Amino acid sequence: MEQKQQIKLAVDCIIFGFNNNRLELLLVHRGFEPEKGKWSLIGGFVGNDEDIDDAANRVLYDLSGLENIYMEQVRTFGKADRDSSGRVVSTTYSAMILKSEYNEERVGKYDAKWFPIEDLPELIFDHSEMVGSAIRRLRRRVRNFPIAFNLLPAKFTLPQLQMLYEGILSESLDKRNFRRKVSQMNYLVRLEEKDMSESRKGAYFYRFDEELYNKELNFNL
Amino acid sequence: MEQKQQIKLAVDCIIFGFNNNRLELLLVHRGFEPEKGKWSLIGGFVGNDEDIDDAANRVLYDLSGLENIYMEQVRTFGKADRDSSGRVVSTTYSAMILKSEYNEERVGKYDAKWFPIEDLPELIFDHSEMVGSAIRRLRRRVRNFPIAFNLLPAKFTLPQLQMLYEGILSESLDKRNFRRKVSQMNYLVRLEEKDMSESRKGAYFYRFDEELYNKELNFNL
DNA sequence: ATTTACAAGTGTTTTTTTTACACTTATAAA
DNA sequence: TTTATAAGTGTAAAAAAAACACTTGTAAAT
Repeated sequence: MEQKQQIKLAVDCIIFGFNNNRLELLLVHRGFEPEKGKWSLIGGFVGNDEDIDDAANRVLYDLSGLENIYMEQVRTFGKADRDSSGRVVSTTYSAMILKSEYNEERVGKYDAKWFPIEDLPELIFDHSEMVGSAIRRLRRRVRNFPIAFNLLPAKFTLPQLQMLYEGILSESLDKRNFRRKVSQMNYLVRLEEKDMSESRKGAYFYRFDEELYNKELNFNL
Repeated sequence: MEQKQQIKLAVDCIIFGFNNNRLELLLVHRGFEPEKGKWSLIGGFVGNDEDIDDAANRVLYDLSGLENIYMEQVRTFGKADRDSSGRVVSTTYSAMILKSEYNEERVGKYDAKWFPIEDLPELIFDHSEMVGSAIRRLRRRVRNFPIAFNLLPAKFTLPQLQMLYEGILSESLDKRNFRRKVSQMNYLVRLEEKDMSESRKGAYFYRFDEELYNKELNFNL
């Protein structure tokens, strides 16, 4: 009756970037059967003596070269028939990265490509579902935790920040209400310098001060 | 280099009940080594052709006799050394049940016992951490989804409901504010009948109308 | 030098939501 | 008839969210 358990455990990474005012996802081209030619999340198997969190980071590095990325677990997908190549249960992790630090040339080496989330190619297995749950989680969390700053350079402007939020939430926000809330966050520090590239007037740069944030631990946008 | 993956996959069930105005947890006595004699969550291994959701339900049935319980995945614990008996990754599920439908005699058969969450015995492995994350999730969700009704009989009074919320959230709520919110929920239907067991005046019974709720899908307490 | 074009920046009012707070009522038991 | 007690009820103040339009600073064009 009892037979040895034969289930493989994998991780899949859902990597968000931001570009052209749109939320994007990093996918890799699948070069082997089954589902060869389709696109997939960055995934791989967990090592025998490897924490699953570590596995997610290693797999991400192996397939994309990305290192030291803070990822959070999203959820675990465990339908018996979810992977047509055999029994695989997969735990998903997600992260937000600055796309400009992971540019075209580096992506090229790895058969990876960015896609706007509104315009994803066909994904293997249940990866679309994984993406869906990660996006829902992101939208829930982005209003209450200062996680979106990972998608921006260290210095950013308020118009940039607002467009980022509008892109993530997929809704438009009132500029004055948005800026009022920002101005209540003391850990969003205005710099003297202005970004003159987007307008004649120029927009002040801001930075997110993590230390100051850690004293308040209070975020709401 | 590459060796065959040898990771076992398990599920652990975090079963909440409510009693004496306190949130309780159903635990089982561990009768085998390692950690024999301690208490643990209701857990077991996933079958080779079994969805992990189904595994959670089967394991719950096997160890407690509880059937047809709606459970939701919480998160997956995958530290390499979390289980001293070998490499086991475990996905947790949680449910809320009506304790009176799972009473002392039935519990007895299964070496299971209820414990108030404020007063848990020592748990094996990382089960305390699992419980912690399930409680945090419960407290987050209970204000926005009508899940607490699973802990009450079909007919319940508003004083009962309020005490339930106070127990779950571990804070006291203003009676009038609480009742105002309830009265805005058309799917909480007042019955003619009163519960005379707790007071001279008696408290009206209410019921949660799921069909009506599904038309609004809007909950806030 | 002046004008022009345009994104950046700025406050107030209204509405909604949340919080705080104390007395009356219905009934069983004495 | 009285008493004891939990159930039930409304209003005002404070805080948060939403709606809404004009001024400003600068580079480029004239």
